[in-house]
Amino acid sequence: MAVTLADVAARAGVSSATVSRVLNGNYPVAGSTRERVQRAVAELDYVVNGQARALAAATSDLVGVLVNDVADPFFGLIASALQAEVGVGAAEPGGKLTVVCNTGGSPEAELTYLTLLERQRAAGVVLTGGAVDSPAHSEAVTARLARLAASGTRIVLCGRPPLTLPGDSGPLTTLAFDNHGGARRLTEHLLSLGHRRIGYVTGPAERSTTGHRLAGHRAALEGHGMGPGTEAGADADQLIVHGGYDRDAGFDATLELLRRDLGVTAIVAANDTVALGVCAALRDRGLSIPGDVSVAGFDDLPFSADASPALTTVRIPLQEAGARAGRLVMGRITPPPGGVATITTELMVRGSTAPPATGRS
Amino acid sequence: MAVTLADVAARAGVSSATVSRVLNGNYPVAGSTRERVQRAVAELDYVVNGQARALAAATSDLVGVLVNDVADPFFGLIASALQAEVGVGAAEPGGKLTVVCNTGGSPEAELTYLTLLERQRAAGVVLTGGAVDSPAHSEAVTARLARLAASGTRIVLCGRPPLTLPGDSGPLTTLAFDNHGGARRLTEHLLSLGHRRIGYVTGPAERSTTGHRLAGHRAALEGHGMGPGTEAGADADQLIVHGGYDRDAGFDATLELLRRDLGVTAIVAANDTVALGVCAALRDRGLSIPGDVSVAGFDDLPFSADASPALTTVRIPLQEAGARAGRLVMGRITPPPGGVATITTELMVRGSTAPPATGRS
DNA sequence: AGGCGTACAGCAAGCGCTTTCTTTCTGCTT
DNA sequence: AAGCAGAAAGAAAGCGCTTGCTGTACGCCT
Repeated sequence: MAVTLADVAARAGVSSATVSRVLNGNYPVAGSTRERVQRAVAELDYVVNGQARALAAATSDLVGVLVNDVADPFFGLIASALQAEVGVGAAEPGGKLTVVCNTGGSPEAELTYLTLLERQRAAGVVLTGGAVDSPAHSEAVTARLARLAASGTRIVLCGRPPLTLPGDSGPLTTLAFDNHGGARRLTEHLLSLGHRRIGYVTGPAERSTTGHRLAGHRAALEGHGMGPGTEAGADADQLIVHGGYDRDAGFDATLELLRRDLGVTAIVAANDTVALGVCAALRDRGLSIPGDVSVAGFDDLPFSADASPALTTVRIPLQEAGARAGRLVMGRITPPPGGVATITTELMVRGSTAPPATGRS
Repeated sequence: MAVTLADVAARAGVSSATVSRVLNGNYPVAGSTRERVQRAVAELDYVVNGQARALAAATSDLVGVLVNDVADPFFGLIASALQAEVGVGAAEPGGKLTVVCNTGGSPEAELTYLTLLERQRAAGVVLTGGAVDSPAHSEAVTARLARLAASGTRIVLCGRPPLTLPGDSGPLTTLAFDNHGGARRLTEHLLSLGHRRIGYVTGPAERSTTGHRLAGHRAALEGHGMGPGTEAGADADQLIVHGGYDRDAGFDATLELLRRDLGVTAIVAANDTVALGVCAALRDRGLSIPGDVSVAGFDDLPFSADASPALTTVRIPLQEAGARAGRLVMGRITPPPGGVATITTELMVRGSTAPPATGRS
């Protein structure tokens, strides 16, 4: 049915081995022969069978990238930049297809996709987004990754905590986001504006990023003598509401926070999407931003700068990270010393944060 | 290196044919044998080699989806819903991997990816987003699709104009978005509010959706006696600024529109992302929304409802469309009669549109 | 002029699986 | 008791490609 190498060979009057060599260009072929073969290829519209090639050459044209949610620009930005690197001139030798695997944050889906990618003998796998903080799951993932790595699949963690494979030398190649530092600077910014009652809406409890950002927030508070042990931090836990990484979680959590009536003058959201929900809830309750309550997010997604008011947030250079992950997984650049590189974050102060109306300092 | 069928067979004391049959479950195997094989599979952590299987069985575990920009939630939503269908219990037989191909709107990239997918003998291909309106490109795409279709690849167009393959029976399976009707109703809404000077920021000139939406807009104007031939529509073309599908295009186009000083009381944006830029530009010039100028978008992306003011827009049920495209490409549902189904759009009136301050009616 | 290195091109052996065809056995029928 | 259907398992032929090895010319050396 489809045109095969043999068809091309017959047409060009050579053996299929020669055609293969012309196509792959890694073996001397006489100019005239090469030309004849190329003409035959063009005339027959020959397209190589990727699976047969992969089987014979023990290679793969697939790179997998695991994301929690493709519809979320956070992952979209990473994936898009990554693909631009991985698929560079995808027609050229070396250009790979990107398999985007939407785990929906589910550990089972994550494992399933890793198996599927192993089945396809993927050339590389990039894991993005915070890991699920569960020893059992972490162990299962590690086991899968170890097998993948053993079979030559390149593995890159992007925005995940470093991971060390058993019996391996050093941790996996990792691009770690500085969630802790970013969150700390963000809360310090609010403190320096004069806020003392700062609400915090967390991400999903089980994700590692949630913990890291919250820890940064707490570190800032402690730096100002507002740690859990102090008088000022007596009801610190009350100021924290657990949520998730979507807009509705932010909305609900904010209503809950307001219900607690703690006199918050600022709310830090786990990320920009959550901040969207926080703002919606505040407006729903007739509160102005930043007049009544300041709001801050995390990630600096594209829509955040254009929000009204523009959202104060912490910028993660997602596109750079994605591009770098792409280059790493393709082996085009060497991993950072020690395997782990930290992607720095930057505080973006915008209109959604201002000094509190009534200085409680 | 990797565990093969033969290894499993040896361990279970059967032939590799039997192991294959146990794995695929499409042939009678005695219970005891089956059990023995399954134990061997588990003990050896056997994972089938997808390429070998694909080669032998002439099948594929890949479904490609072409998008203009993964980072754009418009495509993200489609892709995510699609993948949920396609990969259902991806471990189960029939579950496919989704290859997301980011064309960046480039016709060349589109063709390249189609070739790559053909090379991988993809089981299905979904093309999303407006097509590039160019006879040459359209012809090239059609040729590629014809070959894919001939080799058994299922093809689905989602949000693209229908396409008929040469010498084929009827058009390709298509989910067409009602861009025209949506745009018409949107502009009618503005007209009914009393707006008469309505600016329009288009999408990229070469995309089919751009034309369809603009045509809907014009149809509404004509319905109100404001067609290009009429007095009221004398400078209709001046009110239209050509842009693109990103935020910056909306920003720049709006500045251009304001520079023309046509007294616009409302601006329709090609989509919600563009509307973001439109709003930013208006604010930049000290204009309030909707006090000074009403703004409307298209698509109803998640952030639009939470914008301030909430954006009036036209909702496209992207997730439904994506899910349906997924089911179609998997052959789980039968194509609509005639091959083409229209996805209806819905006007979402929100806070960003209001009657003009000074009725010019 | 004989021999040898070199540059091409072909042969053929797989890569790891699926699947057709065949064989082997068991259990029935007549 | 002979024969046969049917179930279960094996043998082996590919799927379309890559690649190590083996030819076969040619041009060059001494």
